[in-house]
Amino acid sequence: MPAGGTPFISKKQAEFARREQEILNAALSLFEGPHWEQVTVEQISRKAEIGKGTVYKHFASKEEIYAYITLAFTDKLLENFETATSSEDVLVCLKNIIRIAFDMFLANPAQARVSFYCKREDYRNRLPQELREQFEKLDSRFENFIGSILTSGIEQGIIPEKPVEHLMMGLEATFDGAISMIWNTDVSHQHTIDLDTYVTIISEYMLAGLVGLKQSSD
Amino acid sequence: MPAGGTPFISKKQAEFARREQEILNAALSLFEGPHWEQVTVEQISRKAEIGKGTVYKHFASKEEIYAYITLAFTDKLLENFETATSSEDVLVCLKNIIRIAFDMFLANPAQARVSFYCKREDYRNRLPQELREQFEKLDSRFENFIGSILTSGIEQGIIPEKPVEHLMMGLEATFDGAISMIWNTDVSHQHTIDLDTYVTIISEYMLAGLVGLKQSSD
DNA sequence: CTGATTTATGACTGAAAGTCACAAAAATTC
DNA sequence: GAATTTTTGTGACTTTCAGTCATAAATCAG
Repeated sequence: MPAGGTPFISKKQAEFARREQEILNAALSLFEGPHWEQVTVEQISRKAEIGKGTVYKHFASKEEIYAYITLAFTDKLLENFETATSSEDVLVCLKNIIRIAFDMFLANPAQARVSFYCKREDYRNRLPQELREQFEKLDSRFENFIGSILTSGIEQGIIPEKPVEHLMMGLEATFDGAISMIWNTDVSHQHTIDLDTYVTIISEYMLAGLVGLKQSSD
Repeated sequence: MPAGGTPFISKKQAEFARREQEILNAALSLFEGPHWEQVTVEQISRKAEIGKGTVYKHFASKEEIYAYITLAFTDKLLENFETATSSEDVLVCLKNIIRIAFDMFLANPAQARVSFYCKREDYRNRLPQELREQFEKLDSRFENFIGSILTSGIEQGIIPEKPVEHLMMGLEATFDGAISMIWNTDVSHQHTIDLDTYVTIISEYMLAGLVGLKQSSD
């Protein structure tokens, strides 16, 4: 019965929650490296200065650790997106959003890599239902957000009148593909251009593909 | 000393080569399933009706099996591409190529999935040098092929005058992203459209992005 | 047919995910 | 504040799987 100055969360519970965050931070710091999938739970536990078994008191599996990292990262991403819709111009808005997305993915490679891993269907099927639902909720938040921008672009006659889901697919595919390419092949080495140029090119390409689609071709 | 009717390859060597193909076929048939990364070397050996150790007489590691599957598949893909360049119209050519690529990736999910896995830089670094070089050779064959089509498109004034590498990046990114999306989320379930429609949309988007790029924006 | 060489094999090793019986600490009761 | 119950922490243990290797089986040479 919490009363007076006592908070609803006991000291112990707070401690427990803090440790959870410590595990996630330890994991993230290890995932920075190039072979993040090789990182073991034991390494994470050592980094967090706890026993391996304790990790499993917080997360039912290694993959749940991935899930929590991804959920937090995607949430932050969406938050940042919402600050980018100040402009009236739909294309400027989209350009800003694309920029923010690339910036966040490149500035937080560990989170971003894990987030990518968490897109895979087989991964999601392995997850307990509750987490799967959280992913679905976040996905639809994302779709609604981009969808509303595209819709207003169509209303303003800037974007061809196609189903927003279709428009969104192209954007998402190009973005995901570009990010994969950045990670899989060291862009600057493979293509002899720097990352910033690459991002600009892809961003232009994404918008060109969107705007340039013919008004219902057949 | 091979002489008379005796071929250079002895019966034994032929047998050995045949078995190699059997291993690859066994692996591929197991990779058809949804959890292809979970397939074990022992399962492959059982499917090929040989001992596990024998697999390692042919391939130094499980990842080398992936490599040989990918090299064969990519080679066939390029071969098919070359049949699609009959048309004079560059955009028709590209449309055909995109179609072929999607068709082959969707008709051969096992090969395609493995090929995707083999794009990852960390994977390639683990490979012995000889195989890595084979991958690089195939990559540049691919780039040259698409590059030459884009170049003639620029000459014909159909495609904006940008470095072909830049143009190629957008195409590749969108294609890879689309394929990933098809695998990661069951497209027909997620987006309530069928695969064929999806492929058409993405194909249109790819070409629109290519053609629609402004002539050096800044 | 005998001995040499090549090829095939599955028991073994090592590494890592996940479990669990028990230890340590904290909370509760008297 | 001692005794008891509950919660939390732990590393030794189990399982699974990639990769190794000593040995068996097959093939070949003379």
